[in-house]
Amino acid sequence: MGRPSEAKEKLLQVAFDLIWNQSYGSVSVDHICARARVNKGSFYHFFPSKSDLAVAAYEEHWREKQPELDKIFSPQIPPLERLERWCRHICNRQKQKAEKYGHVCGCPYASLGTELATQDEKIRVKAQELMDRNIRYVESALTDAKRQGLVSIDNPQAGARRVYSSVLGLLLQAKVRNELELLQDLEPMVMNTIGARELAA
Amino acid sequence: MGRPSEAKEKLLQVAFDLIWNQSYGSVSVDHICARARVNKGSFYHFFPSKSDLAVAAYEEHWREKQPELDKIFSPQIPPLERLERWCRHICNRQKQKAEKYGHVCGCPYASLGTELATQDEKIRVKAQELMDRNIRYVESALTDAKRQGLVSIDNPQAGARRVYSSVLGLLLQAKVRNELELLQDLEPMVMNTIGARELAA
DNA sequence: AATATATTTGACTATTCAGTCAATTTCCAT
DNA sequence: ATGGAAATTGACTGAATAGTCAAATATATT
Repeated sequence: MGRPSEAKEKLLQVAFDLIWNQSYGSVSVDHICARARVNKGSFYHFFPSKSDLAVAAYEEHWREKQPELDKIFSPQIPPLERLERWCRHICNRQKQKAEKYGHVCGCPYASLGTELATQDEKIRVKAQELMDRNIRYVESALTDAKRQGLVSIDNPQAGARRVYSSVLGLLLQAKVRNELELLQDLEPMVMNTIGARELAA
Repeated sequence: MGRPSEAKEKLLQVAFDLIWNQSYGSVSVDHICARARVNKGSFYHFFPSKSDLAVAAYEEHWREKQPELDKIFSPQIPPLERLERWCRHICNRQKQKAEKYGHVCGCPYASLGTELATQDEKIRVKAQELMDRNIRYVESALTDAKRQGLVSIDNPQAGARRVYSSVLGLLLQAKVRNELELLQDLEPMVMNTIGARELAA
């Protein structure tokens, strides 16, 4: 019932893109509205505040991207290969963004989270959730890898957190240095973190 | 000659503190001036822009903290112990900040750098510089550790970057989760990253 | 065709923002 | 003591900010 509209979806998508490429603080509601071709009144019809939009935009982005991750981390695939595919996926995504925008953008969850963790509790919690969901994929791969004796870690949960730390940190450095090349070490670094036994050459 | 003043130093110190605890975008020139008890006119007498102040403030902070790092990474100390002390130093600093402000603040260079890397080139470069200086300490420790056969890495430079990645990533997670306890894994994680042979218990 | 419901419009606050400036004050060096 | 250099003052600008609102409009359902 009522009047149909794509404004909400458009706002979510534009907001995620702008905030990822720039920052929460430097993207205004007016910018988002202009880019989405939506009036400000409509913005506040759909979202109570800029902060609420950001939370919704990041959740929506996850919703859209989750199937890809499910595929990458499919239990059908050998566990170390899942991680390998994950690393490649991250590299591709960063490369694509960097080519489009002229700079390495890093992890969107980490960027938003670290900018606002001490300022906006709702955003902090959402960033935490999203990062936790990512870690869970890694953890399940590590659990399987351990069961198969492919890996020298004893605690998959702690191991997953370490893997995620090193990935986040490398993405952060790649962003700050604006050097995509750093990501060439992504996969070897991850494998080193978990003490992966040497595999096929 | 002329009129003496502590305003500049005060602005640098206040700016660093506020930006670290909050974010660049959420701290205004007016806030900084108010906290430093300095008029806006004086601010712009000393600094051409907010962005220039941030760069100067971070450089000044490094200048003040460098002696501590020199001490921690003194060649007089066994290389792995240097890293151990470094990890402890990071934990202490984070704990202190967290107690004072009620939330984990993470790495100041990483926070500023990731917020503005794609927005402000001068700030990006300064953040990169500061991170590079940190990595150099780690690299020298790893070089010595390798020479003494304490460590299973072959390339100290690449190893240092991996160490730094994992440290940054863990700090980032601690900030986003607002959980100081995550940092308990800091030292073990670092030692795992470099394949440190088991030492004294 | 009528109506209820949802969306759109765009002008409107009131505040905050970074940055400017000319006049004034302070105090070091001579 | 005084002249010159540097710091201070605080009011000012104009643009940008997040958020508001009442009236207009479109449409899916009945």
